[in-house]
Amino acid sequence: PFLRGRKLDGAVVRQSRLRWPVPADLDSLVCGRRVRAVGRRGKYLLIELAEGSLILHLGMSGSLRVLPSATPPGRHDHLDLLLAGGRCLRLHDPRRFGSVLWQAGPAAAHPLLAALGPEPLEPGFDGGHLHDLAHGRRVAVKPFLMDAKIVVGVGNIYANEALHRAGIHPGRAAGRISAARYALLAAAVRKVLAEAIATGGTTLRDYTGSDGEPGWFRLQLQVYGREGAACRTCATPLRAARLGQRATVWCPRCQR
DNA sequence: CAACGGACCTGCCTGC
DNA sequence: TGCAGGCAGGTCCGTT
Repeated sequence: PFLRGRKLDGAVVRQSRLRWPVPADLDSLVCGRRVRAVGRRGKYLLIELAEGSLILHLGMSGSLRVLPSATPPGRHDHLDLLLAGGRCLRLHDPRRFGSVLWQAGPAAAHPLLAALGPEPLEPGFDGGHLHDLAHGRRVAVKPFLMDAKIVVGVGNIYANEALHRAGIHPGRAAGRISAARYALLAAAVRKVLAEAIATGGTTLRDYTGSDGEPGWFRLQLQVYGREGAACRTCATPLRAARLGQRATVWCPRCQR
């Protein structure tokens, strides 16, 4: 809401080597243009200007803050979008897995957004969708669920949690799960995400919301980060392994 | 086509 | 105390 309707006076790029190079002419691209709308698609943030769009991704470690433009930049403060009136939107990203891209015209035309699956909290995502796309797939269901072409927004933590709630083993082949169980999984994904959003997200170390407050969903995690501990449902020790290079935790009794 | 590993980075923790 | 190694919230891309 802070950005909508505001005019940009330009951009200051201090580090252009993010996941992809920040456009060299970003300053002139945004200068003098007004923010028409701010949106989101998957984990991409969309700042729609007249005649073009900024597409931002925070990666694993990125954050945005509104500050007076005169605030001295700290380490890893890679970029400022200058707002008319003396403030700026500052991107901080220690790991530099984030990105800042420009798309002429509407953001939806960008190739990175074109092939994304449905939003998990909107119509178009349900058990039937998952069951259809899983047909014939031998990939494990957890990486399948984390594939943005299948559904966006399900990262490692929430994939682990949703599979536990749905009683599905994370290593089960995606194509060997019934439509009924996919209906349970889709419902679990929606529920986990809705609850996490309601509690401000999952703070592991330093994540905070835009209000500076941590999120409290960590207190409700059933499996993520609990390997070896007792399943909160059946007390069986939780097991862990790496699946698709990601930490995976499950209950060998509750999840089949 | 599907599946997999590698790549992009820094910071923090553990264990030697 | 220092240092190497492994791991972390993401996700694209090239190679099999």
